[in-house]
Amino acid sequence: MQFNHILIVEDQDLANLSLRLTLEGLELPRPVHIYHTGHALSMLKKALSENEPFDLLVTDLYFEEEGTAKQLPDGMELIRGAKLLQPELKVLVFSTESKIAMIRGLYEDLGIDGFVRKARGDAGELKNALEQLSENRRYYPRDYRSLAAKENQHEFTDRDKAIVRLLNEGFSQKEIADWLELNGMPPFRLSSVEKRLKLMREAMNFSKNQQLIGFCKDLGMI
Amino acid sequence: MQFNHILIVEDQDLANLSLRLTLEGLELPRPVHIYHTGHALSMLKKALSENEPFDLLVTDLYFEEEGTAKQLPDGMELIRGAKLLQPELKVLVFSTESKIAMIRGLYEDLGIDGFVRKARGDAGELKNALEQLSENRRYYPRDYRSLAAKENQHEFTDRDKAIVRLLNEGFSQKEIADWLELNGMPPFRLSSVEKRLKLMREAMNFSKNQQLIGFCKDLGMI
DNA sequence: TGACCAGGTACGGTTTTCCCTAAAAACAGC
DNA sequence: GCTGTTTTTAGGGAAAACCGTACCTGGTCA
Repeated sequence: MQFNHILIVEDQDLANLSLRLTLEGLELPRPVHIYHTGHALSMLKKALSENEPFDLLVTDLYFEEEGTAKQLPDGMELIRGAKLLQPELKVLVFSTESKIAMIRGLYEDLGIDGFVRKARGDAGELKNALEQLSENRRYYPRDYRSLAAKENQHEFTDRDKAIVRLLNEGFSQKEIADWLELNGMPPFRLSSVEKRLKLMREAMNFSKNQQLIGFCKDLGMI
Repeated sequence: MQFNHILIVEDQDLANLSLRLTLEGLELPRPVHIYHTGHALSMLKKALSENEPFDLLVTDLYFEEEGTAKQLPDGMELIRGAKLLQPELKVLVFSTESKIAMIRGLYEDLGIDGFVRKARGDAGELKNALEQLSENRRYYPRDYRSLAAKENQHEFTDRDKAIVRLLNEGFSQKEIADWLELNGMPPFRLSSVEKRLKLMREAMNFSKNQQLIGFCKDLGMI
């Protein structure tokens, strides 16, 4: 494996420890290791400017805040920033996230290179993932393909998600129509909102909008 | 600390490794360690019959299945069984679960003695928890009290949960009323269902039933 | 140019939900 | 038993959601 400069961003002490041990077991160089996303970006920047860029970023998605005050960027913001700064940087996400919509978003929107779920057999998966990545291939979790296909009955647009989100926030369909108009997301007549909801329900074999809300929540779409 | 016989049930390789290291650091005896819930109960039983009962059970809540076939009991079933078998056994849950309703259920319904969330600072929390438990006290996560209080605006009865669940499954309020009658959960007239939903909405400051669904989903209540 | 199609809209009728009031039933205390 | 309170039920009117149809628009393609 050809990783020379590895950055790990992870705040779970225990996960951390074992992550390091696993890398050691693979005879990879000792990674740089930080506990929250606060300085991760500046670290990447510094390494880049010193001509010793990182070539692998391993990060979690969610971080607890230290106190209550400062709001640290979460893993997704970090990834977005990192890929912007250094597009060729390999990014491996190591997280408990299991919502398919969310994981798919990581690959498609953020361009991550691998995802390993903290779960049974994660040590082995981690090893596989690192091998794939070092050969410039993406690594997908074992069951990703089948699950992603199953979910894919209806392709939710941003507008769809907005509608479901607003519905979940308690707005009436009329109000949602007004909101869509205000935010320039045509079409925005009540009848269109009705029609779209009907379409979504039918695609999912639901009879009630409530089911849509539950479904999207489960998927992590809203 | 007075733990002599510790059983760890955890299938995440990495979490596992570090869990063991932490216990070692506390100079606790080497724990017995298994990767899924399958034989955990029989193990407890055997130890009991041999007059060397376990005095601490550390377990996760969710386990991935090995293949696709066999359905292993999850952490909650294990705990239920363990407490039934050996009521004085201390049970510490070590999981990423963050849904308040769920955690509260663990304490109140299953009678667990401690809960440590896999998150920032978990190593320290684990240590604290073990100290508390060894002094026969329960250990609650840092933010449990405040969160539990906040959630507690409305006490959801089983009937409430059933109503919300059925609503989420796409039944009309009329059908829910019929279902309640069928399942002997009075009152079960439509008007009662309406009234109850109204009460729940008002308690939560919601205007639409959809919001209730989202809320209960987030809490892990349904 | 004209036929055609797709997507958005308007609108009317039906169903479901929402909300309020009042009657009936269940329950507690005496 | 009686009385007062609470809970459940019944019903009706208003609002919202649901559903089908028909119309209008803009674009495509022959």
